[in-house]
Amino acid sequence: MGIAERKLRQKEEMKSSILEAAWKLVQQDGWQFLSIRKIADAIEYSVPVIYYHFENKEAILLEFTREGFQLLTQKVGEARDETDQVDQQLMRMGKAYRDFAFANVEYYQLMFGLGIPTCDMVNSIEEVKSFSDTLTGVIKTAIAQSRTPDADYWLKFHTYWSILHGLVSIQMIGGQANPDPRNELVLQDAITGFISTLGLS
Amino acid sequence: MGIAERKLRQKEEMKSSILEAAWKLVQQDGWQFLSIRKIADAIEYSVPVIYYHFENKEAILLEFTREGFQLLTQKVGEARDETDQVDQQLMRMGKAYRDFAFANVEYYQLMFGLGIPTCDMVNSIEEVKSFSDTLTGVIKTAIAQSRTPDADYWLKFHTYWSILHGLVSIQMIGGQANPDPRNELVLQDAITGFISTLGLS
DNA sequence: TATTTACGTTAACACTGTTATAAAAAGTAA
DNA sequence: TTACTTTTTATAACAGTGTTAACGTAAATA
Repeated sequence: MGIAERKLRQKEEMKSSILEAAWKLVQQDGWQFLSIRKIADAIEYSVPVIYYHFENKEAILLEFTREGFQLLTQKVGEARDETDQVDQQLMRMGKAYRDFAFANVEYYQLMFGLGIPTCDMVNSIEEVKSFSDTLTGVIKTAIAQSRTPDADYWLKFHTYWSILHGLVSIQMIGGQANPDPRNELVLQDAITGFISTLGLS
Repeated sequence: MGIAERKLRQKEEMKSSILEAAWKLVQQDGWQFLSIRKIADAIEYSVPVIYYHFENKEAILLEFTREGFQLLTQKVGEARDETDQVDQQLMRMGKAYRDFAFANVEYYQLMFGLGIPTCDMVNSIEEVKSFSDTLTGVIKTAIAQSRTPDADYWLKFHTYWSILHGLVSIQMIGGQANPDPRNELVLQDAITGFISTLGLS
């Protein structure tokens, strides 16, 4: 009874070919110009086939949001593992976050610009939770080593993430064409400030 | 020769009636559901009339972006004038920024979400420059009073704005329904960290 | 009064996401 | 192989979008 398996495999292939074509189009024209019809054209199938494999356009975007957070989590995790000093970890993770955003502008724009992650959405996407956990883990360690081990990790986590996202956002509207070299200092500056409020001894 | 003046006045009235209708629709349904046809319906004119007064939809959105930045600048300026202590100013301006964002979610979403202010756009919008100047003014004063009066004000300005925008953004995706009361602490925490890096004596 | 300019409308173009309907293909059972 | 059922695919449409060309009509000018 390998037929069912083959069918499942073919279905999976179709799904990923849709995503592949969509990704190509996004890289060419940006999210704003991605349409179901263009995807259908690219894979040389009719439009309803897309809807046979995905509930709607949002579901396709969600898939990329997942991918984005997965990649981001990976990059941040690698940065964390480069050192054992928790303050260094926070700095390197911040830089990894920024590097990810600018190396994958399309991903980042979708994850925070178009996807508009609502409250329940964030909680329901596994990959987002996984990312949160990665940051929170380091924050917790930092707080435990600090002079204020009773500090609220939720608060510090939100502060940290906010700073990173803010930096990326503001730098992105500054034009991705010629990024100001001082942006590196802005990042260091902001994270240094954050670390100082942690009271690491 | 009051005819030309009356015509200009009528043109201006039509323009503001378009904006008024658009704003009503946005408050009802959100930016995503604003359409030229709905505006035309609301003002009881045909569609091309909109295009007679505005180059395109983006021009209408730009008008609101301007309004938004104008209001934001005003609110932040008022907060600045509440105190003479520059560190207090930075804190109050930050809170005013946050308050503006949540009291005018539609504005803020347009200003940073949909409008997608590109580099040249930011530089060309007078209201944005005015806002930048307000923040930069306080930052410059703060630096002058600090132990490092040669610090780069551009850098500090960007850091400050990034922190504020990041806080607002991350808090907004957390759901505007029931804002976590700890968000107040997150804000204080982040700005405190920023102020500490300024080295105010 | 004739003519030009400004304003407004109708109707269309070229798109968009989405789906109802129907046909074809593939698998299952007799 | 034939009849039937399920899974895929396609055509064509619906309802909406931003935008504009073509064409009137009303107002101001000469």
